[in-house]
Amino acid sequence: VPGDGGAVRIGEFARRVGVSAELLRAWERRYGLLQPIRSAGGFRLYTAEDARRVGRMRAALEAGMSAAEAARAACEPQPGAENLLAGGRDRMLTAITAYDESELHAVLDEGLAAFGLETLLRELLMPVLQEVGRRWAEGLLEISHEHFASNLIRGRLLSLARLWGRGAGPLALLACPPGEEHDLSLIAFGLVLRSHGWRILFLGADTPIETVLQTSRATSPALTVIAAFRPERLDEHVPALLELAETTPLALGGPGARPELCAELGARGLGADLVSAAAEVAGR
Amino acid sequence: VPGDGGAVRIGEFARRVGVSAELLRAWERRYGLLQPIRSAGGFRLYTAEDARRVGRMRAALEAGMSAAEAARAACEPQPGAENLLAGGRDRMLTAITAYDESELHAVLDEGLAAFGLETLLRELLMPVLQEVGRRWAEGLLEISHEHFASNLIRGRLLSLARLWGRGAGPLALLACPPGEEHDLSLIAFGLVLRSHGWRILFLGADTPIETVLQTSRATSPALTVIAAFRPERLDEHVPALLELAETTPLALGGPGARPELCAELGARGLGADLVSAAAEVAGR
Amino acid sequence: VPGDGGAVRIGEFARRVGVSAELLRAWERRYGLLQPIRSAGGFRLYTAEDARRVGRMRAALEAGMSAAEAARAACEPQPGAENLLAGGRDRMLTAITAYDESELHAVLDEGLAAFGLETLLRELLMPVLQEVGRRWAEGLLEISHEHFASNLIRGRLLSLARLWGRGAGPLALLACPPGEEHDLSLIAFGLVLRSHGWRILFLGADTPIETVLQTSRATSPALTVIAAFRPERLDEHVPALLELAETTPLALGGPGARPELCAELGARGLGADLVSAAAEVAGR
DNA sequence: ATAGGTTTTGTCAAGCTTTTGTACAT
DNA sequence: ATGTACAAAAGCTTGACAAAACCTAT
Repeated sequence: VPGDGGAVRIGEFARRVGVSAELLRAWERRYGLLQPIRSAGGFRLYTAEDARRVGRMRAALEAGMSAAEAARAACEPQPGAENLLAGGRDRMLTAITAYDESELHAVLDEGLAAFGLETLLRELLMPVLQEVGRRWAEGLLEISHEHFASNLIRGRLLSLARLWGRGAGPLALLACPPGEEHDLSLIAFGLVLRSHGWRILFLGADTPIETVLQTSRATSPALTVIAAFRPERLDEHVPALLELAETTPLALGGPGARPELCAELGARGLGADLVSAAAEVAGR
Repeated sequence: VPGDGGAVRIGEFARRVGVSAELLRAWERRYGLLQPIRSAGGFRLYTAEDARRVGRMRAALEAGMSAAEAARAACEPQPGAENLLAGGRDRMLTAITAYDESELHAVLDEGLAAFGLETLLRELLMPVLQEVGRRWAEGLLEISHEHFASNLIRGRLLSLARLWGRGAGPLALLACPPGEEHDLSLIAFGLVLRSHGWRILFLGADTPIETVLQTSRATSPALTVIAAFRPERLDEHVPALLELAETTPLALGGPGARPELCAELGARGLGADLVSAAAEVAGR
Repeated sequence: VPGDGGAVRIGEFARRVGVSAELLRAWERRYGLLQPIRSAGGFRLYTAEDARRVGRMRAALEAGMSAAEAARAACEPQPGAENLLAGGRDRMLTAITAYDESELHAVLDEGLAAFGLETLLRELLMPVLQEVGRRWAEGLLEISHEHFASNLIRGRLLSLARLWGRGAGPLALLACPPGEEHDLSLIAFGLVLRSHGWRILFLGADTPIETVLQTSRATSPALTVIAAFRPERLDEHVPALLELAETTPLALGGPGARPELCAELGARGLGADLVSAAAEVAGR
């Protein structure tokens, strides 16, 4: 259930945030942690922002602070003025864990404003997505968390990608091979390239190599990029990729792009960090 | 699929939506959830829209909200993307009048996501800034409102302008003449040009023509743009502008760029609407 | 979880630094190694800086020094990242000279991550801006360099200023007097105040005193700050400033705020270094 | 290091009120 | 259909309590 604007009473709220109603009332009385509005009859009504504050309180307690200090810290507007990037990563992970849409949007907004696109992608988004994957592998997060984060972030990135095919710069053709659904880092790659003035034609996830080949013939891109997380996704298609490499300047990226395969195809290897790779590609 | 325009009585309606007739009546009495029209004999007649509203009510209850809160949530108008632009302009003006930062940011965020940069600039931002100026001239707003709005919007636009000098596209050199402090539409011009792949070198408000000349000589831009609101700001500098026009392709824009002056200088006239002008410039 | 600004009690602190609570108390009593603030009830509250000091103490002990000597050594201010700062300043100046947007952003990004906002402002940004002004006065830089740097930095600072009017802290009203266009240090002042929980209403450059007066009456700020570089900008408006000083707690800052004028107006003098002044104002 | 007193904080209980689904009488 | 009643569930406030953590002084 996402954090919508609806207000809930203390019982449901306690269940959501995992803190007993009595303790919530005590924190309110003693430290003024929350100041929920009241119903006509006097019942407390809590919002999603209150839930975030309780989350910060619990994190501070976990970190060993006394309740009084934790409450003070949780009430401060920006806990991480010290280290914006690390703070942003923490906030994103917390928001993802809680399916907290508004908070996730807020972190992205602030990060974009404070650091700009490229740093946001490299230092915030990609590390967080990687960490989400890791935690899922360890059973600390559900796959639904990963889906929630992916979809929201994809929406944000795609809204930044609006009109990225426009203009007069060199053209890049981007695609993931069949079976590969992780297109976020490829979108990030495209955005960075775009910020250097390139035009982007994005075919997205799960694209047959044959399709890439045809599109490449039709548009003559300055670079065609295929990105995959798992090597098999590329290894399965060596013949088609060979043909592609003869048609267009080809680059392979993502963790699945083995250097040996790149050498065999005569393709450029972009490595796993596509954001940095994009800056490098554009720099030449 | 049933439930088109046909109206049904409470028994059938209760069965369809899965809520007892008594409870439906209680919700109507206590929270005004539904206002069914009555038959001649006084029977309640429910529509498909009523069924949807009950659905929202049940969903909100399921999400843990109290009945009162759930009813309020269910009655709220759905986010219909009707007159988003007109609504956005109104919201912005209201927010500016109230010095409401959050709301102003929210409108910009939503507008950017919904319409993209160019439409946002042309249809929302520039008209609103113009209207703010008009209301100030009529004494309906203080100059402090204009300052508040300008500073916030300048921050937003400049954050979008990050790294707009990067890449390999044609270079545009932008400046306002001495005494001219309104640089927002010039920033907007630069952003649109950038979205078409151009590189931007922005000198901003109150820049001596001599400085533009030197910078122009040093960087050889594909276009140099001088924007002013008042004709005097340009008319005062005809000799320097003539020299500039010999050095670089020159364009004059903003309400202060008289066609006669453009003709005299052999400069391109961009008109008052710099956002549209930018799209046109880039289109060639 | 990194050690953020939160304060912890002696038990948790002892566990973190690996020194028993009794020994910590003894070091405090005997050598004044730490001077933790106390809770209302008298409990010691330790910070991350205290932890670093204990670390130095242990290292000194390990190196064979006596406890008294080790404590003295641990209390001395350690040679910090002074070189990083100087290097950052050089990089910024070089980037400005070359109109190198990317590099300028990169320095700011790294500085923000490494030093936090306040140090970045005080030790990097303000000195660099001052140096740019100096070099321009000496003819070593064009005014276009100053415009380029100002616009880029203004964008960065305003993007950090997002939502600085929100919250529950005291309100500060900030403005530059008529004719004064240098608003960057005033923005910096606002950012530091904001990081201490204040709310900011920013009117910016070139604001009529009359406007400040009206806004001040409408919003009742806890402090109104007028900043100017040149004394004339303030001296011209003594009558209006006198009226303002009767309406609101007033402070004058920037190189143009002569102590005599502050005394005459009964206003607080903030000095030329507005970043330090903000920390001081917030400290009360 | 121990002893004896203090502060902090999570939890619980008693007595009363509000909310809300359902039932009943007209 | 309407209006009233009712009872279970959930909430509110005040107050108290005890374990854990902490303080000073010896």
